[in-house]
Amino acid sequence: MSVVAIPEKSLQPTRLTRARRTAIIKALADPHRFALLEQIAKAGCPLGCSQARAALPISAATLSHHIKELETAGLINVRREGKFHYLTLRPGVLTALAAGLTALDTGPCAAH
Amino acid sequence: MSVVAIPEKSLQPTRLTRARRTAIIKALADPHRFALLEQIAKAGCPLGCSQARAALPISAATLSHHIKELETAGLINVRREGKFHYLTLRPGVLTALAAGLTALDTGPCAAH
DNA sequence: GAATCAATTTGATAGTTATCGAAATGTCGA
DNA sequence: TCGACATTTCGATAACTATCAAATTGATTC
Repeated sequence: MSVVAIPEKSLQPTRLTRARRTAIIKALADPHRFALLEQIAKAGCPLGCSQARAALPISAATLSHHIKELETAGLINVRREGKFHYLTLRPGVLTALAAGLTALDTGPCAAH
Repeated sequence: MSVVAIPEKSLQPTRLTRARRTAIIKALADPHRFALLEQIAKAGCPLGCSQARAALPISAATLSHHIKELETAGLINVRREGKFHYLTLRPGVLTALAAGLTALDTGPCAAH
């Protein structure tokens, strides 16, 4: 991918920069990655990698890759606890994105 | 790309299928495509291709490609009027997607 | 320390796609 | 009909990325 780092920042759903928004949408654009995100969300929360592994039809290497993508995009946090890693959603990110999308969709456009 | 057709359907923000959601997110994931969508939204509405052309640093061929992607994903309508084509947002689509994203982000997850 | 298990990194590969120039199609006015 | 203009299609190319097997790193237990 690319992207420098995750601005480990304030939790208020502020505004997303263009670059960050693009990174997030790209991260969401892969079906396996989206499914993983759904699993994390559904899990109450901290989801172990092994559980993630069981939920997706991909190899450990590929899962690791996707986790990194989601983390880099700032969509999840990864708590590394010894041998195990736990995944959680970063709250507010999806909501911020959603707000931006909805804003585009509000306007006096009579389709067609 | 892929995708069969645009279910020219009811305008209520119903539910998106997985496949459709993926198609939409993929369409949004390209910066030029997103910028085009923003232009359309900002334009009051029907945006001529030439205006789009002027707003983006890409060739006509590439613009045509992106328009088709957005249309195939069901994000825009294209009204073809003789020599000119006019682009409008399909209302409700972005909102439906946003609703799905927000739903993921609501839950008892104390990040970290 | 050795064995074991979890996760990551390292190649390598196959599939996808954004991009353009050039050619084609389609529309309109002279 | 011809030329000018808008848009699309074609063909080719470069960049990106999802994927895996194999090797590696790191932590835990014996």
